[in-house]
Amino acid sequence: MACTSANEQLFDHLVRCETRLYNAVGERLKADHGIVASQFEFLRYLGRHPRSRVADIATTFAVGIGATSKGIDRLEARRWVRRVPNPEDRRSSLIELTPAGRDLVAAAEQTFREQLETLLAPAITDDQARTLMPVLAALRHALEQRNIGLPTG
Amino acid sequence: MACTSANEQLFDHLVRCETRLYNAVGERLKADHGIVASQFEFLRYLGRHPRSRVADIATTFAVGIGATSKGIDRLEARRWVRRVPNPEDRRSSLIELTPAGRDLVAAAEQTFREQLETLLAPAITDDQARTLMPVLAALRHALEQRNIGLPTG
DNA sequence: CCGAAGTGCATGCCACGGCATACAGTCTAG
DNA sequence: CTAGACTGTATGCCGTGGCATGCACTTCGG
Repeated sequence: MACTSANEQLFDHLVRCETRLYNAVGERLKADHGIVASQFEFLRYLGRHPRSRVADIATTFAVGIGATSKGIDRLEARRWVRRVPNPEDRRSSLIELTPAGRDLVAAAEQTFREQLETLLAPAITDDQARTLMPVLAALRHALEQRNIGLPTG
Repeated sequence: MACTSANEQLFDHLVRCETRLYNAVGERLKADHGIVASQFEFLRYLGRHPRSRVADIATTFAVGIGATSKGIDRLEARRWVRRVPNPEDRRSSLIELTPAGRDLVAAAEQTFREQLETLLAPAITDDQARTLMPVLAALRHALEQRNIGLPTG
């Protein structure tokens, strides 16, 4: 009974790797740009998916709608994003980066890439990375397909 | 510049997989046992590493000391763990499961295994899992070795 | 058209983690 | 032995996310 199944080991490794990487990236982003990791992810997403709705962001990152709405509030307060009315559905807004937001994302993405390189290069070989990629992509796809792990709100 | 490097993709996949799995596992643990995922992780760790100190738990899970101390407070309030004086260093305590805690862990681990199986079986083949394991283990080891991603407090 | 059901989002309350600080206990130089 | 540095933990304040709720708008059945 004290044995640890393959699934459990997989889960543990996955969670520990993610936690430390996410912490380390966030630490750097906060130091260099004054944003936390989740804000960076929102901004980066908006750079790549202009005119998104709150719900789109929420499902992408598997966080609740409320939390996402408040996250956007904070970015809006800092003038990095703007809510514009959605002509196709007046219940929602479309979120877009401001010019200042665009500048920030560009700079932060640079920092992000450097930090990732610093973190991963000594920790994992290119071969290992190539091995990892398709499996994680498939896992991610399967989880998203089945709507697994989406918070309520 | 809009290109996404291999490192970035890896990071994204890793973070999304972890978030959704962790959410889904936590959801189930909360529903069946009234504990959140982080509490489960603490309890399970204590089952496997009796007489641990707060700092041991903190570094294992890459959370701050303060947060860990408060997490143990909550478990202690529910009578699942106990702080016993550390004879070798009176600044710290050793944390151990109570009998009730032991029972809870056993039941929760059962739920955890079932849920993991439910989540992973349709999402990833055994071959893929076998591929993933050593790479994630190596990555985790490298990150821990270099003390990456440990919060301040 | 109209009302009821459904959908998208904002907001309030609470739990939890980060960080700074405080303090007790330990270690080290002399 | 002892002063000062150090270490391990607890605690307070704050930011952030979850969940429940409320409201505006949309859609659907008639």
